[in-house]
Amino acid sequence: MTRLRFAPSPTGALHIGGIRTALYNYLLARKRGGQFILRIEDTDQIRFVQGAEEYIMRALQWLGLNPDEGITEGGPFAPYRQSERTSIYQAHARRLVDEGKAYLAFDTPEELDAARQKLADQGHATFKYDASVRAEMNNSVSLSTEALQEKMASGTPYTIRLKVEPHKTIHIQDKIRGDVSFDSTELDDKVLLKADGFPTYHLANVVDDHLMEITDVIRGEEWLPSTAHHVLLYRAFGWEDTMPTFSHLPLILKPNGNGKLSKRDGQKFGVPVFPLAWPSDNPDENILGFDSYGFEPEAVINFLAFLGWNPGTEQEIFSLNQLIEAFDPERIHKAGARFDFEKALWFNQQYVMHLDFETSKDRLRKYAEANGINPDHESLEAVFNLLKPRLHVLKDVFAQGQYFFKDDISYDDAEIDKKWQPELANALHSIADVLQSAEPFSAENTFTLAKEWITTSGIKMGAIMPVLRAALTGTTQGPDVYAIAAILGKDKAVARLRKMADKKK
RNA sequence: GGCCCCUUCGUCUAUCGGUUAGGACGACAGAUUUUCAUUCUGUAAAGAGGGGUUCGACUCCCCUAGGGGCUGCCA
Repeated sequence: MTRLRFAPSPTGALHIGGIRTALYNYLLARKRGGQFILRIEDTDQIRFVQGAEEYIMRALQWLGLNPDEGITEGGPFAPYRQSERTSIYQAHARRLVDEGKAYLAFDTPEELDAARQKLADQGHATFKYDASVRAEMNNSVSLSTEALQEKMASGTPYTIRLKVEPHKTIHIQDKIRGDVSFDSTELDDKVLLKADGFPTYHLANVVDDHLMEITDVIRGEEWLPSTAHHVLLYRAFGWEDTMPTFSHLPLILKPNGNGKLSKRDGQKFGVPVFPLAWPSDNPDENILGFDSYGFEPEAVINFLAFLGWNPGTEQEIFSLNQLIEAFDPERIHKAGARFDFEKALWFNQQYVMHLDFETSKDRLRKYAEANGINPDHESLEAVFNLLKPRLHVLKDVFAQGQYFFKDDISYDDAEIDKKWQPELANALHSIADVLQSAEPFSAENTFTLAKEWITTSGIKMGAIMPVLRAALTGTTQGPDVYAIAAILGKDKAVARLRKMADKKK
């Protein structure tokens, strides 16, 4: 049975790097008919952010990546929130201490900082708490039995550190990168249990993956270096035979390719990096999401799936179900992929083109209201259908088509004046007269009548058409003039033609 | 600094020793559209550098360079 987990830390909004990790876990779980588990790794009391947990769940739901087990779904391995499992980690850490595989360390954060600072000042390599300094530090290995008992009796806070044996080569069989090896001499004695009784990532992660019977770990490349420690932990616990497989995903890079994408990059580059908005009164912390930009969740999924993976065919548009079908973890790329917003827009456009009015109606009404437009306007559907092929994101309908909904349209006079010629004023009135008699007032009908008049008048199409459009919309570009006229209706269309004629005369 | 990972068009990528190195985004040009967008057609655009291995390397190995990650009682 395949069991995969997505294990985010609730330290804020989750950006698309995390979402892609969730997606790949989800895809593999579904592909193999296994379970997809959401585990909340809230072991850092200081960085915990109120609402982050809820945000993560809403984001996954918006994207359709619904977990089989998790803090709201429950499941056979509950609880799924690590802060509710501290006694489990403490017992496991204790066990390692009893077996001599870990030890108590009394060094204070200040002392460790001082040690690090000292070496840094000397320009030496960074301080590493390992076998070479273990005996000089303040821990249960170096202390005499009496001193140790005294510390314990006085309740001196301590951490529990993994005792890493030097001069061993640790091999990791990464599914994406193949054999990766580390020399344990390079590894430090990682803190397993913090002084506040909470576990570090390393302990909690290994214990939970084992207890929750996780079969495959798919996570970001930033975890590759510490995987050696994780392997050591599996060994220390005697769990090596059921250790999960590891796949370390390439990172998603900033739009300029300069380092891994981070939360601040949304503001920095003016692109969304979060799935959902996370509003804040503080403008610096007000987070926009792909949802605020008007993206379709399916498009976000499709786009993210292709950042680091591809099916090997030339098909690029995939529904979530098609992705499950096509997904092959063997085809995950090794190198980091730059976040390209242009391509994200293109993916979204592909989805917008196939949207239909009925299923988009609620969102359309919401966007209309946001633009000060009556959500019950009779032309909503006609405008939607007319403008659909010209949109990158659905919400642009109203920015592009505001002239359908507002009577006092704004005129782009700079552009219009380039096209204007005085004799066109009379022409506009004449065309208005002609259209006045169009029955029905359809795009076909108005086209035929207007064209007939224009041809006989001798005015060049190229001269009159831009002005016609400008009269109706205030701009010199947009969809077919007669289609616009039909949606506006006879009264408005004719009135706008006359208004332009008088305005420019 | 140390350790680890990575390196094909500007970007995302295909290629799993023998290809005119393919596709997509973007760019540019043309067709359609009286405009813009859509759609269609086309053009430019790549194997970081140097050594090997091999009859033959983008593909395998080594070195160099460049990029990235980690180096916390963060995850």
